[in-house]
Amino acid sequence: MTTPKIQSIRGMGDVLPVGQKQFLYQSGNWVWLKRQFADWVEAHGYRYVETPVVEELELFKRTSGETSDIVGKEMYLVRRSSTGDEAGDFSLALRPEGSAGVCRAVVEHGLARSHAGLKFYYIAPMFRSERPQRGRYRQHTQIGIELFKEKDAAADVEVIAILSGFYQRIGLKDFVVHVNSVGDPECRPRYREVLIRFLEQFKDAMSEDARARLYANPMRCLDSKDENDQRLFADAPNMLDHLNAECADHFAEVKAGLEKLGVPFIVDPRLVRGLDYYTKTAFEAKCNTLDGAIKTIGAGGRYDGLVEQLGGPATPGIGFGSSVERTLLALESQQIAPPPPAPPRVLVAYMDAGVKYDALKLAEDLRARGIPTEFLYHAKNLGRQLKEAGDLDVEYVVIYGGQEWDRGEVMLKNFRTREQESVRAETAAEVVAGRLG
RNA sequence: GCGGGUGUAGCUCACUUGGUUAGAGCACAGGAUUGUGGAUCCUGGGGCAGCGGGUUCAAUUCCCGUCACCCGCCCCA
Repeated sequence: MTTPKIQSIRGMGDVLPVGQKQFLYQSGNWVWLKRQFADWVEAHGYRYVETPVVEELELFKRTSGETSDIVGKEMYLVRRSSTGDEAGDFSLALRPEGSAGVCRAVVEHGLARSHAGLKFYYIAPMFRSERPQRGRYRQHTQIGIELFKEKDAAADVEVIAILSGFYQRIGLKDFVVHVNSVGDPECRPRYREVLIRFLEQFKDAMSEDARARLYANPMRCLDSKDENDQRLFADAPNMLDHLNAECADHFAEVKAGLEKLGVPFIVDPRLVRGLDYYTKTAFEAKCNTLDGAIKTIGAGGRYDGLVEQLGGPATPGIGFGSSVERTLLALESQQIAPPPPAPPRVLVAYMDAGVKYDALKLAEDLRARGIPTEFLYHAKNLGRQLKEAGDLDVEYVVIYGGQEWDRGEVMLKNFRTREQESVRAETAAEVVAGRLG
């Protein structure tokens, strides 16, 4: 009789404090990165949101666009069933990205009408059913922000500055934000027609992939990886040359603002996002110490029509999502290691089981004072505990038991200098706290 | 979703041209050690050789399938 082992699902890994060789899966790195992000965006007035992992499939169809690859072939479908059996159709999905759910919540709770200055951030898992690879996982975690009810270009500038500033703050170098404007519902369709007319002349010469996108999503033809396509499309018309006055002004202000703030960016007229909902500003942060497609560690843009598309009032919005995994890979590629968690500074030891709980009580007292303290649950002898103290590299060991305990005292041992002193048991916590400063 | 590579103990790796009971180092646990240090020595737990099938007297070894991971493509964060 053997019990079959159950493995984690393909493309979904465990993040653990021990036992993971890869930097990417070491939980200390995750805790640090998430805290850095939360601190950073909270300083900008963003507040934490949490929306469900599962949503109506229709939500993502409506927001990402039926023609997008996300909806077309990467959606993680979930069977609709209240009983857990196989009843129900696949009309639910695990969220592939963060914006749709937040927008849904904004509409559902009427937030766009009732509140000003809607600034949200999330740290949440996203799902796409793609073949896993380095930097591409079926479950990946995104840190992201969403800002609503603000159409001023200063919002675009600040959002991009937040993304760029975050990477800077965690020590990342050699990254740059690619910025583009993808127009609005007024000028983009006009550009689309111009572009299709241009592309049609190469209809027979272009790659099969490009041909398939020609009418469905012609802008995606321009970022074809095919060399021949790149040659053919070299003189393709740019969106930037076809922006209407409003979009052009907006983009000009965004660029000027980014320059003023010293955000490293380059204008990339070929930048096209995989999601259909973006308007005006679109951007991607790329790290040059990563390879190929996973260079993009964070991306976002403006989505002024999204809330309305979900049945809410016309509400401008802008945001970004950044991959925790790719950001960690980027840090690793630059040999940047987050600071380790605070190590224990004190070990409370005991010489016999009779004083074990007196020792544990002191340990708790020290911890309550903010001093990281270790305690061994089943130590048999003092030598073993001191060995452990050495392994942990603590600064002090407090020893319970023996003659000192009989006098109502405990031994306080400076583990660095090996000096020992006996102190009244009831003052031990205070004395240790004083010694540690 | 397509193509390629790799799977032996928790980790790093051996051996076996197909042949006794698959080994070592590290790690882990116990002891030497009932009041004082990172050492040393001893002992121990651990493996259906990823999983399933085939060929064979005999498979961890050869073949097929499958699963997982890694790499490339598509695409994305």
